[in-house]
Amino acid sequence: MSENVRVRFAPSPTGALHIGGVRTALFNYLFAKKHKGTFVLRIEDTDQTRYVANAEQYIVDALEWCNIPFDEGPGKNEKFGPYRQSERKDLYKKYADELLEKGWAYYAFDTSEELDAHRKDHEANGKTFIYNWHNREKGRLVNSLVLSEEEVQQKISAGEKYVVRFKTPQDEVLVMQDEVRGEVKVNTNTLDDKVLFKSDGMPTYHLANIVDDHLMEISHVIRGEEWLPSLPLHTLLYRAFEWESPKFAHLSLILKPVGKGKLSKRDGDKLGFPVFPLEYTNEKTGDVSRGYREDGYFSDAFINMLALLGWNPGTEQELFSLEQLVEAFDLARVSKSGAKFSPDKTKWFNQQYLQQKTEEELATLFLPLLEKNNVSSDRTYIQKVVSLIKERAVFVDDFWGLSSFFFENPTEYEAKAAKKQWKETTGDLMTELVTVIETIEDFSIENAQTDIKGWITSKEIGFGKVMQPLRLSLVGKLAGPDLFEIMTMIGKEATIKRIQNAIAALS
RNA sequence: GGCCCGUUCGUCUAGUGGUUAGGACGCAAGGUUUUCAUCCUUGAAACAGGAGUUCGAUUCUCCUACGGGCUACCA
Repeated sequence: MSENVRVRFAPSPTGALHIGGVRTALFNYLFAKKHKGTFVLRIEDTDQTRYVANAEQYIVDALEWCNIPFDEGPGKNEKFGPYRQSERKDLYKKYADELLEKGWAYYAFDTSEELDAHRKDHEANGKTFIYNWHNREKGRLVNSLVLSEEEVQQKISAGEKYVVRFKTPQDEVLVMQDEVRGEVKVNTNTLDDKVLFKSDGMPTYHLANIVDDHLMEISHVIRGEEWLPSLPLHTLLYRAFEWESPKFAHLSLILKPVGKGKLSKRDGDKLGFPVFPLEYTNEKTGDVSRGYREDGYFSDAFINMLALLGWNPGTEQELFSLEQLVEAFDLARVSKSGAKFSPDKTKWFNQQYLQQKTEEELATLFLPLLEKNNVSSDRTYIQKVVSLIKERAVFVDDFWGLSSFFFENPTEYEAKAAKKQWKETTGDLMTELVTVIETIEDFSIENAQTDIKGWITSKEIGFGKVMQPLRLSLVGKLAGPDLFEIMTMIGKEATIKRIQNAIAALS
């Protein structure tokens, strides 16, 4: 790419950013970095009625946590600022006027009620109401194409509400190029004359978007597929302004794992997995939605998973660092079809990332959990514990459940296992085992193994008869790492104590 | 309803006219671990349907079906 690559992520601050939005941001980020370009954040807050105050900060925080921060945006490197459309409000009127002057747009005075009536009317007759040349000059709509100039001026100066609509050309087949889909063709006769400028003095998405992308010198627009239907309008707007159009890439949607439709913000907690990167508190209702961060996912695992949803490198590699993703990313390998989201695969990625972390890192992450359980222990001990249990874990949050017996005596014994493994004779056997253990001077893995195994062999009983109840005594259930590791970790005293506890409780 | 986009194992996907249709998640079986998990091996599992083009279609074209998106003075 010889030109200067500038891409933007342009969310609307109406709430938390969900994973579909994060993926759009990610693909923009990867594309920008791949081409040594700039990743811009623009806040599209032209709809005052849907504005949510904490949303913008949430978006910034989410990108930060994902490690895909913007290069340019609100409060950062403001070369093309401001980056909030509400702060650019005065700008758009001028461009709407330009279109009006050139004859690419017109005033419309129809009220929402009148338009609804037209739509209903058409529907009743089995027709589709389109606000374009089919209807606009037939006298049933009130706009500057049918009204005289005096009438229009009169209405405006009388304070009558109006919008500015785009005047879609007639009888033309637009052939557009999409970077992931190839050619897209649309007949302009099927297009609505979209509102560009609202009666509240704000531009609509369509106008603001085109004006800002142009002014901010955006080279590639990478956005969700839900925008594909407005590509013709946007293409026409660039033509009307006589501006060079950026290249477009429309990303397929992320679908619900089960059932129908695209994943939406409301799905998350209902379906049992988060749809947001970070926990989010709804300002109005106070409802709290789960986040991947709070659920214990590593951000790099989360990003790795998202990158492979709708994109693939064409090789069999699945684990990518962010740098590797930047290196491998290519819009041409983005898939055209929608992808169902998979919570299972997300967990798998997290497990992979957890296994890759060092014991030092994991021990540090484990510390708060230990504190929560009122356990303090020395660092080397904790690291040793982590090394013994990490391969069983998917999340750091699993650690305590997998290792509590390294820090405190079991307080209960799993009933089913006890019933099966603790027979009538087990008590006596365990008592004898205690005496064996007591005689081991240097309580190392090797010595414990030699002595205990030797004793079992001499007794001519099955290993299971001893080892299973022993495990039950030390762990409280039939799970966990090698028993000799556990015994030497907790020490001779605790081992004996736990066996005696078990004898008292189970015999 | 109209317009647009899509359709390979249950899911994510590789595949660009000739392949035993490959990988991953998940699932199942076996092995390892005298436990559990990990790990290893193996297995089941897919080209939506129909026409055409072609010596030959998963791959190209058309139709149908299905899925998805949009259809607001929301983005």
